[in-house]
Amino acid sequence: MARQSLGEFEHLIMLAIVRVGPDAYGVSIIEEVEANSGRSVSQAAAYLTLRRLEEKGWIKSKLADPTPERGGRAKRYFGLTQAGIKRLRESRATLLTMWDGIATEIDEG
Amino acid sequence: MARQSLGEFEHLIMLAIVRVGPDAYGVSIIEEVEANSGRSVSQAAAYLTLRRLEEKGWIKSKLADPTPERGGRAKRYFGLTQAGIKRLRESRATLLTMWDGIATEIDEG
DNA sequence: CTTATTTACTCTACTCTGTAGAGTATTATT
DNA sequence: AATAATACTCTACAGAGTAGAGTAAATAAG
Repeated sequence: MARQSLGEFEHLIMLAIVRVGPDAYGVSIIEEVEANSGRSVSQAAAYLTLRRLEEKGWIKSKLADPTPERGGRAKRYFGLTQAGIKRLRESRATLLTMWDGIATEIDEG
Repeated sequence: MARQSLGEFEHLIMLAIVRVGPDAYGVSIIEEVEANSGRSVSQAAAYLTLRRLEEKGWIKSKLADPTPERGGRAKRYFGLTQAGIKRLRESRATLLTMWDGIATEIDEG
């Protein structure tokens, strides 16, 4: 592809990582997206998207140590890369520009 | 799919239709997206996306009469449906919610 | 009128993104 | 040893993004 696209779901996943902060791992990211978008998110969709975003170089991850709780498996923590932040900023800027001046039209249906 | 996704490009195309208004047809829509996003848009991508959006019921179209100019073929004019406006509003609301509070973080990279 | 030019749109083909169902791995508890 | 809880993976397929090349229909030029 000439220019890699940032899908709506990928966008939400990336924003969730920023919002959750240092504790951003699979489950907490899913919960953040669900809480803010009102949609349900399957684990498969989330983890696959996380892997793809990492392959594109927009996020990075690190496997941590297990935690001492029942089922406390090792978690993989995620964070944005500089390239990811740049891409997110671009996408946001374009949408804000396009929305500008027509918000009323859209909001009033 | 449980819930149809609205891709980034689809989103831009729909917004361009609103922005251009009554004269929204293939070429003017492409120009509007290019002018506001800074990216180039191929005709194939635009027309295929327009067709897909219409199949999903988010936009509607009408073939008009030819205009009296060289190459003035009949144009197909596009407009949003109520469902399209609703979907656009939802997507915008979710993104604004997610961006809320982290705009600074994103903007400062 | 036949060819060229312009504008608008379509076909085909392929990669990337979105999604879920089911399964695996690793940890603590009973 | 069996059970339960948490975190993550595999497989498969439909939907979205993209471009190269082609078609269609209009006016203009010769």
